[in-house]
Amino acid sequence: MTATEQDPGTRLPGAQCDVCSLHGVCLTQDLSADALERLDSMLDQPSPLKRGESLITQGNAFTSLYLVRSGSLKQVVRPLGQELEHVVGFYLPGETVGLEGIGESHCPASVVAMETTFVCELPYARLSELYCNNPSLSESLLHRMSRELRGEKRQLCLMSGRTAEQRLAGFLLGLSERFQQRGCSRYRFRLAMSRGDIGSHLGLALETVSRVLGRFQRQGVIQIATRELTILSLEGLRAILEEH
Amino acid sequence: MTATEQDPGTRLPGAQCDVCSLHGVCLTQDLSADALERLDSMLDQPSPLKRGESLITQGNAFTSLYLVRSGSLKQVVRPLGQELEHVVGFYLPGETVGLEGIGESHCPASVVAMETTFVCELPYARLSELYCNNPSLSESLLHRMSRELRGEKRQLCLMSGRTAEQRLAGFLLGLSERFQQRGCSRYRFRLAMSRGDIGSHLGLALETVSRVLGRFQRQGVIQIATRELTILSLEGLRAILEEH
DNA sequence: CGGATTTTTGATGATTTTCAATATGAGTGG
DNA sequence: CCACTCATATTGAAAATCATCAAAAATCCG
Repeated sequence: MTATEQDPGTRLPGAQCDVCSLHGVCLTQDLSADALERLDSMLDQPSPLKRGESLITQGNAFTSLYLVRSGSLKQVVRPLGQELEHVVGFYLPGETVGLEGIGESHCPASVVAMETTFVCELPYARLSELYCNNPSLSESLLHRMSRELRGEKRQLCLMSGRTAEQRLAGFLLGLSERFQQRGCSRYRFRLAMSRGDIGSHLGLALETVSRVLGRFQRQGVIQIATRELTILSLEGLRAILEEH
Repeated sequence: MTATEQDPGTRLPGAQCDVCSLHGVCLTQDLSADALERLDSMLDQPSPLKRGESLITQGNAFTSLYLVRSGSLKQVVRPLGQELEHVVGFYLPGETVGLEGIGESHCPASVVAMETTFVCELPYARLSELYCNNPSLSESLLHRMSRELRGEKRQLCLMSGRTAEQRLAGFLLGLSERFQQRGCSRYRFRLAMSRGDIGSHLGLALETVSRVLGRFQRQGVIQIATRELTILSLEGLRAILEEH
């Protein structure tokens, strides 16, 4: 069903989670039938974002969580009194966007589409009414947040005391795993983010990212044509990650 | 060995949150009177941890959250197939320990006391029963996790594309703010963590930490005698953080 | 097809790590 | 309470990784 982008009024009644292919990896995955039905009915489906458009803008009022349907986004923070932006995370289909705004009046980070992206919108006010009666929903949310927390700790490890090669290897392995969980190939996928985005995320200069990817290719562990990546040796990447 | 198993006999009936000086910064802060009473009654008070003892051991079963009463702890991750440990966080009184284990069977990280430390133990099984009837409790938990998430993103920014001086400045400013929130001086406090811990947390060699702290002292923004820190110029630290 | 963005590649330099030695501090037992 | 020992912290010199600057090549998009 192609939503008419000019007309935000035409939206389906709910998101029809039960027939959504992402149901198994989405926030909705472990909900009771009752909770799922209620959650579904409160999901909005805004028109798709184009590359570069913001889903969330840092400093704006926090109102909603978002579930990624297709496409991908990056989360970006501009620290106080700083010119430069830092990429602090990427979101793939099935992932929950906006958790770091819960309990805050304003969004602490921006979230920007890296390609054409569809999301479901989940107004937080409705949600918090709902989980009064649905412990399974608040548990699901807690689990999501806990998982994101683990992801951040993992990222911190990756950036602490590791070489550029180890960081890139860890990054690619992480992406590979996430794609696999979503039913995509873990060996072959498109990087929606630029070298600059990757560098910012890993604490490296974009030139370093480019050079290390080139080195990986020459070593035969990956093949990469601009943003089309093929992992030739998962083991090779793991070895690099665990080097020394 | 976990001190929580040592002396289960001597425990008060509940933690008496209502008279606890940390009530205003603890998980308990925004609970309804009813929820607070119930939560209080399910808190255990294990015997204190001595410096170096583990509250949580990576890989062990996840069973409880902990609320820090006094002292401080560090969270440590040993990535798969790696010798080296990474410090991914520090916990001060009033903070909630163990959130990243929610929804997991095993703890993804260890948490170790950096000095003599008292905690309240909150068995997660009891907790999850409770928040079926107490939405205010699940909201409090969500807010805590969201806050920790924001802290991690902040940490990622600090480690991405910043000099050693900026990282240290940001680290000290963050600590200062947290001490102030706990009613301590924001200008004068004791660093419970070693130079090595700080370095691991910031992605720096311990020698670099030592050198930069020395530089800060010579510049007159701090005064530091081993672990006794005095911030002479908050503005100076902020200027360093935002440099360039 | 053409302009703009992104990526690659090279040369240089600076920050930070590493190695090593010393100094200081904390904890322990006599 | 002091001496002793282990852990932690400081400081120096050398090496290495990575950032920066600069320019060319490739890719994307309308």
